[in-house]
Amino acid sequence: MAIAQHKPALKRRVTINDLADELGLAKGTISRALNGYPDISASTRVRVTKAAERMGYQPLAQAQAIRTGLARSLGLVLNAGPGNTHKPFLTDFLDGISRAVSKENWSLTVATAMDEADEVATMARLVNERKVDGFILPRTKVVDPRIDLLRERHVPFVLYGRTGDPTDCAWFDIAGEAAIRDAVMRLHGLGHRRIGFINGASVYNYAPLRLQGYKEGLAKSDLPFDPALTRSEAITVGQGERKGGELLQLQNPPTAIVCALDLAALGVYRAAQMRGLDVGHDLSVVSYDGIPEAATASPPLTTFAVDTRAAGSRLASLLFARIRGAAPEGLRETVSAHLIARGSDGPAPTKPTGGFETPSNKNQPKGENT
Amino acid sequence: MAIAQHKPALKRRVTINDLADELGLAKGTISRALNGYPDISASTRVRVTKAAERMGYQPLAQAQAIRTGLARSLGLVLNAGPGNTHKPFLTDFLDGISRAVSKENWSLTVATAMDEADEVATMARLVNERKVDGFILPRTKVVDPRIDLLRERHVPFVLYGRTGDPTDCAWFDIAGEAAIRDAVMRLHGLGHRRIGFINGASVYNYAPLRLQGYKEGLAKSDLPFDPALTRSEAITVGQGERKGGELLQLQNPPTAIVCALDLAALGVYRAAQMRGLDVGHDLSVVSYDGIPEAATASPPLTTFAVDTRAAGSRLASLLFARIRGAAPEGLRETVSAHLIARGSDGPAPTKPTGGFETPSNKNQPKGENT
DNA sequence: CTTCTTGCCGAAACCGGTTTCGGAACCGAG
DNA sequence: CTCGGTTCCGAAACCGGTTTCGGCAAGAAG
Repeated sequence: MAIAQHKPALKRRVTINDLADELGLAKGTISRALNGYPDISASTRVRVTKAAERMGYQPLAQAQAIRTGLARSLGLVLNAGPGNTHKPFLTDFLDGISRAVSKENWSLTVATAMDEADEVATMARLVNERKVDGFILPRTKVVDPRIDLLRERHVPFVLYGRTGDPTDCAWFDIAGEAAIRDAVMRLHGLGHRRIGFINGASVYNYAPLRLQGYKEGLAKSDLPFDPALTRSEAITVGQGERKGGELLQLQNPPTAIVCALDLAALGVYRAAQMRGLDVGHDLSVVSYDGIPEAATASPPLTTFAVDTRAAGSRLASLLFARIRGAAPEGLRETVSAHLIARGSDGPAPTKPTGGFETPSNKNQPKGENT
Repeated sequence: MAIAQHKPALKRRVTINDLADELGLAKGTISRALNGYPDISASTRVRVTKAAERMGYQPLAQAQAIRTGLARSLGLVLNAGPGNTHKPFLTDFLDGISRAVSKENWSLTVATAMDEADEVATMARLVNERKVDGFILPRTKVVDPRIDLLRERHVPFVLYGRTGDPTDCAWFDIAGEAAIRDAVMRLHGLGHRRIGFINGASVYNYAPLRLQGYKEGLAKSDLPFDPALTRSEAITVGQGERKGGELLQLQNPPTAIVCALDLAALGVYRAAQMRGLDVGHDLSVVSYDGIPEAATASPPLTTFAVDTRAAGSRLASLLFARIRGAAPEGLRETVSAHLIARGSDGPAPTKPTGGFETPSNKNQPKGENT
């Protein structure tokens, strides 16, 4: 055995030229064979693909990019500004996207921005540098400058959430309005007649939708809509606590509160506890999101959960389709959240919520993890 | 005013050739002028840079990449497997990295993996495709196969955390061992004599370090090390609750518990509450991480907080240096966590923790947000 | 047996940069 | 004036692919 030549680990990539030499073909021929051009005979095509497989050839994305203009990368810019820090689903979301992206041998480029203007600027930079072929836009707003930018520049994108003006927009969204509607109807079924609603930030597109869902639920339950029972702009525990407190100290407080966000619901827990109310008994709470803390809260929170990982995957798939030229109108999906019934809601208390009432049956009529 | 020619938005990128035409120079000259080659006269250099500025020229990263081999992108692969889902700092971490990266006009490529083998495979794919010039490795383990891969392939990388074999490794880390040591000494100063320790997962490099810090704190306080007072593998609330419960039901239970992770500390809260113990009074808890939930727990958790955003930025900077050829030995930083004293620790109870004791002074001798 | 297609592939230009090489112009020294 | 040495830039090769163009050969049509 000869002494091994050193530098074995520094194996050069196998290029298209290596393939061409190996097979005695022109490199253009190799390229066309691999890319499915019709002017290549079937036999040559298999010969090339087999050799490519055998030699472990993988085209260099950036070499392709300079000619084709495709960077083979999806873009995601996150708002990391103050108040946007709590993103319990980010890992799942990234994982969902990443899986879909890896499957196509693309990659995911992420950047962060401090505010709306910064988001737009960052996205512009990414498209100028051709680092990215399209964007996934999380947390859509009713009017969203990001969308204007991409529309104007003709950059493919897909929304996570809907928006005010759907022109040219593809999206994936969860029907939060239906969930909120169902939450109201569920509470009505449990005997509640005064049902409050605490919404999230109204700039986001989901907020008006969920309010509408709330109204729809009331209507289907033959309950009147009382503006005094609604609040909004509660996206943190603290804000939920404040708004919840406001509702609870009404002269005729609600016996149940629907929250548009789990975090706000956790705040309502606090507001209730401070007033000596037993959540799930004196006050019912149904919420939306399915954050992990909801399961370990006491009582465990009944909530409509969202499969964020799946959302990420679908968004990536839709964006691929968009990049490959599909019309946005055909790329719009809305799925529903699924109820996880736990311990935070129960039959309406017999007396109007207040100090002392009979220790009624401590709620049990629920399924678990529906 | 003439009618505007249409297709104004589809402005072509300005390329190096445009610059060359504009200035009447060869494109090679432009390139060398912009890249600081010494064989370009000062006057020409400023002429070129000014024109580049004026015309908004930005070199196309992938065109450069194919010749230079640099993709101008940093890689980060996240473990999204089961049990790794709770990453409260991910946004901050990404933001820290992203800022440093944007500043250099690079980008950040992130991918996810399901387990250790998948991580390595994903990283291998990213370097094969030359999508990435180096990696940031979060959550280092004592023996870490990711490091072996990158070492062997001579791919630059930097660790977030230290590791067993430091050969060729650059890193940024928080001195968790010092924090745990200080926690023990702080508790000793408050009069505690039996101080337990609940560690995290021992595969990670931080675990043995923090255990060592615990021992060091005991030694400096002239307290004996009692293995019966230590537990490990507690990285969730549930696990913290279990391990905490074990410690609390010892015949001679600790009056204070130091946790290597805030999540575990929150579990200890539960274990204590189930036994009717008042955290911060009957039982002191000091922890490490600084997760947001720690601030809103009751009592608010005294913990050593980590600036994850800054960590991300430093990691990126170190990686840049590494990619540009700096030796790894010079790229090793360790900073300390900072104490946020809150309400979960206080003077040792006068009687051995148990049922009824005097309602001693409800702790107040702490600073806030040190 | 020509001529016209058609199928299939080679050659070369191209994408937007970087890097090597060589030579023109200018310099001071002899 | 000649010569060797710098300074500075143009020309061209190169990186690893894609895409256009044109031509050869085989088969079909006349």
